[in-house]
Amino acid sequence: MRYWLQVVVATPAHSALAGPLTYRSELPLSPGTLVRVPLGRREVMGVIWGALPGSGGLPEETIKGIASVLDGVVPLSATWRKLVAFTAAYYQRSLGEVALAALPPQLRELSTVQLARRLKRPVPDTSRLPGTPDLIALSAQQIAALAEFGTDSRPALLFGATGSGKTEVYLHAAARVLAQDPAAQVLVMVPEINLTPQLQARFEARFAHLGKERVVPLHSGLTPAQRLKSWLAAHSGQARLVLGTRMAVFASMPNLRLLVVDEEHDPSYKQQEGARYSARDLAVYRAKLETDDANHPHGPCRVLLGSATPSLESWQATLTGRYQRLTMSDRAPTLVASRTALPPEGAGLAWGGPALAAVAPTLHTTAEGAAGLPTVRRVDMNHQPKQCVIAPPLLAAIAERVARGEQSLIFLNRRGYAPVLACHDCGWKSECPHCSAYRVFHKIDRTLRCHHCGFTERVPRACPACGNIDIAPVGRGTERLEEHLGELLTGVLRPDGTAVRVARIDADTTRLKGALESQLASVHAGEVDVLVGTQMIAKGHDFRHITLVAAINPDGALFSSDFRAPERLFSLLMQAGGRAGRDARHSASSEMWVQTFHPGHPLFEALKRHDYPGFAAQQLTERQAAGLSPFGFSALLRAEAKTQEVAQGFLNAAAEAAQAQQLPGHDRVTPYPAVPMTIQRVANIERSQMLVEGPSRAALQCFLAAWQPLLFETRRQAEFKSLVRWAIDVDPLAI
DNA sequence: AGCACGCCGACT
DNA sequence: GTCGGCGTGCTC
Repeated sequence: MRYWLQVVVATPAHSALAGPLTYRSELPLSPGTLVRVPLGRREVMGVIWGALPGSGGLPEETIKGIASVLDGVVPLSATWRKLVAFTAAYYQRSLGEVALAALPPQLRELSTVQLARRLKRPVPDTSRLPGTPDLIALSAQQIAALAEFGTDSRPALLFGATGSGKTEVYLHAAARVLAQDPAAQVLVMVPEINLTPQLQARFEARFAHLGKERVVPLHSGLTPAQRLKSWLAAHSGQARLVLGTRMAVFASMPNLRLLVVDEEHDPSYKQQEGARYSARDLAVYRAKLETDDANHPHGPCRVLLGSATPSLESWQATLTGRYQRLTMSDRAPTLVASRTALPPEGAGLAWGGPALAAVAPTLHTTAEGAAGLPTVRRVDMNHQPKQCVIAPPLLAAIAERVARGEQSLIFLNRRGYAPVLACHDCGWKSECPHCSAYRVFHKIDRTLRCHHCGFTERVPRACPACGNIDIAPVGRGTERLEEHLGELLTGVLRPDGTAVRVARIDADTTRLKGALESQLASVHAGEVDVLVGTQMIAKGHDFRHITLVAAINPDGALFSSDFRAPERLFSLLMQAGGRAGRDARHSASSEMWVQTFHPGHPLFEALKRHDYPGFAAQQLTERQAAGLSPFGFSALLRAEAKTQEVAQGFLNAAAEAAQAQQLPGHDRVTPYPAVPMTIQRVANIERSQMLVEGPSRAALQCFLAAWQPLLFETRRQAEFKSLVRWAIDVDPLAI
């Protein structure tokens, strides 16, 4: 018997092979089956998508047969396929590209024999063991949030202040789901890889009674073998909990009942290459799919988003009632045991260890003042000495902390020594020859480095343009700030009489593997008094002895052309402030300092009150007036070419073609003229973009879907031969 | 995207 | 004389 099967393979959307390809088979394979098929001169992995009654119009003899079937791996579910199909359609990519990228790469390379061997390894079934009783004392707000969550079926947004104990709510929500159904699975996502180990330790400890094999990590930092192992565990249902980054939203989980998206506002959830999906948005969609498919006898699949500063999209959804809102405004009881049981202050190094397992059931709680949030102090830079980097009152406050043996955290979102090197004589500046950006001066190795293309050169002795020796750094980066602070604090002594220690953490100091962990450990160990860094230290790290956090120069985001800049700044400052005063002993005296030329700006007013709702209301008003997200919908069409003319010409030609052909939705969707991107040239490639706005997702989707074939067509025109590439970014984060 | 085929410069 | 540059073209 002959069967004609549609197989999805990893072909990009161009190349006229965007859809499934037809193959012949002797067996009627069901959709979702993983197969290997010949494609050109190679053999690739594919996923059966459906069956055809005939050869689909192609001459039968040109159709090749399926090479092999990866039996042993049960077919991917209809829900998984729907999620992939939706993603491909919504983000304007090919089915195959999304489907194959969602599978572990190892799966492609593994032979059937190897695969069979992997699958044979049994996992002891401990799922029926009695669960450990919950001995964790919850705050009243945590109890209330969990109770409310249990009574609803909408997507939920847990709006919880820093330190209010959101993770504990996730743990309990997961425990409830897992206890209700012995097959149920839970997916928990975090924004960054380096946050998964500590979360994994906590979940493994709490769910130790399920067996260690049942909590698995899934992110790109795993080795290919580990990733395959985790994926198979999730796919087979053996893993009850999957903890991962954005890619985990595509994990095959046959009994998925709860999705948790921690720090849901975090930009890391948006994939920035290939299919530019939002894992947070897909999580919400996936929960709906899983629920609708109703294969679960035990009710719907829920999604729980959590943040102290939610994305305005999610916040607005709670205002309209589309999402349920759960609020926790107070700092929760401190889990004393979980902290004291960690190896001495070395939390950064202890991740993944079983240390927590032993103590988890015996946690005690202690009261911490509800007024645990730091006092916000705004420094009006208009009334400070000219050119000063650290205002005198801030410097005094830092010195005071050093003398008291407390730590300070200083933020500056600019790494390197100085953002520009300039000649005072002829006006030469350290431009990158390959990009439209300045190369940053790094004093440590005396180099000029382009942060966009990586081009690096030794700092010239004299001005390359006029030969003058008088070339000097302009502006300040973390490296210079570290140096500057060291000078300013000379003579300031710690309580034990030793000299102050200033350290820095940024992408430059943490380039080597394990460097971040060891540097964090030295901060935890109290070896540092003043820590200078970029926003990378604001995320997730629990610095207990820090009582002062300062943002040196946050004004840039206030008047940025990027409409999401204020949202990001507010979130960063709230998160940074949350680093301060986590220790009960210090919370009363902890402070968040903001140096600004606009102390009366509503953003800082709201920050001072720790008033996210107020900030959000003001931002939403502005966005509504401007028709921006979440009130309007947008996509960016980007093009790259050797010349700006070609890049822009392509975009404008495609827009004109859309207008000329009266594409569906063209009357409601507005393409704006193509403009150069903010960094116009990177590595000698000119970049341009076109904003496309629509009043609804549906209108925009309908237009983009119809536009795609036109874009391929435009691309084929001779005048755009030199176009390097183009891509669509739906729901872009930055415009 | 891969991986071919295909036509022009500096090397064992 | 070959090795190899990346320009065009095809893959059920």
